[in-house]
Amino acid sequence: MVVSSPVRERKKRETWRLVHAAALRLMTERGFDAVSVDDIVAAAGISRRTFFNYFAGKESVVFDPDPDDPALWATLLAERPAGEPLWSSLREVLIGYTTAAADRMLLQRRVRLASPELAGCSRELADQFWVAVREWAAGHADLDGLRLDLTINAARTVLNTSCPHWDADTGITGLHELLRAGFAFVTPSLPERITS
Amino acid sequence: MVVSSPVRERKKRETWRLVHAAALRLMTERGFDAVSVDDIVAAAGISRRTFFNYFAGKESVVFDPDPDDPALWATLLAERPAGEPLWSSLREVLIGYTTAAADRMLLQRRVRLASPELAGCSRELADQFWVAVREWAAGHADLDGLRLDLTINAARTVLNTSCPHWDADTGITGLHELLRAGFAFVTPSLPERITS
DNA sequence: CGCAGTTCATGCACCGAGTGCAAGTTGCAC
DNA sequence: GTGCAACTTGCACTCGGTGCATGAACTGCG
Repeated sequence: MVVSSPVRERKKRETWRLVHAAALRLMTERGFDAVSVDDIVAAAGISRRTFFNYFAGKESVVFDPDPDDPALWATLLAERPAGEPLWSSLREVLIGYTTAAADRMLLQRRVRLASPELAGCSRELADQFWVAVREWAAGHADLDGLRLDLTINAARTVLNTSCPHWDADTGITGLHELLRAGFAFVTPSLPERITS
Repeated sequence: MVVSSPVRERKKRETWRLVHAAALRLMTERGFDAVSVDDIVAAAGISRRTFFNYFAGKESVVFDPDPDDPALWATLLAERPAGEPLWSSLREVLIGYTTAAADRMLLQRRVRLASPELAGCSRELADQFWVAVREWAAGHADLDGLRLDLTINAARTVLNTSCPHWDADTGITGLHELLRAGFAFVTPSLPERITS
């Protein structure tokens, strides 16, 4: 990862959060489809073209991770003790991440509630999170590709299934209970031990 | 379901298959993005507007089920013996469906191979298939909503994970082996018995 | 057959998402 | 300051998708 000068880096993150906040505020008010990219850039005070420098598309503004998140994932993954079963690692990392990102989880949930048209969109949390998880797991677990993907995608399914059942009034701990129940209900057989 | 006159019904299915075949042929040749809707309608000999009468969008032409499929699902689901565990029912229905739709499974696979841009698209088989499955399961299995969704989405994950690992040279039975292995590997605990 | 009602195909105008390009602006290093 | 690289912006353009109004084809019925 190339670190550009701190000033540029800081401004980029500021702009990212500015646009992100403006977009999600509008979307919670009117719903995803009723907010055009022009609305977002007008509210954020940037040009239309710049929006697409920051986000690959309108959906990305909802689902992309915060610029700081990758470092957070790395920390959470590195904290997992050696020998812990992969399934437990996935559960704990997921709980750790949703805890740290609780505010954004709630925000995303509000956007989804206001935007029934997003129902068909399977993306819940950042896809890039799962890419990072898969990379980590490939190096730490002793499974063939198919079983590795099955395990990770099963964890993904637990999260994606739990979210719509989550009553936001219960707070982030309410989601955690659903996740724990889900991880207990659907467990890949023979939870292998991680190697290193 | 309102049955319109048999002639109209027949022509609609003919047109559907005509457009579908033209679209998938072009997409296997050039890839999803490189085929525009105008290309498709030109190849199929219909108007642009008519295309959108048949398909909700360009993606739908790849992922929508054949007009005959819903009846097939209903048959497969009705054939499941009373008392069979839900997980087994899901496995067998999935194998039955992929058997009957083997040619389209292979075709879809070719389109995906030619279209890396479709990677992020989580849709594998028809979403509507899973809607039908969920409705059936809700009436036959004795599970709360969360566990029901977890079970069905786990089955969905097994399919969606198996497909990319599937070597088409092994034919549809190769996919079936992957599915059986996947269903065995990730099994929701306490496989409840279906009630009626 | 002829007639009315419905379904379907089509053309047209329009909106919004997303991209390529070229020019301008801003921060950075020396 | 000067030169370089990163970033922003405006513009023109392509393409996916929709609303609407019109016309053609099929339907059932007298």
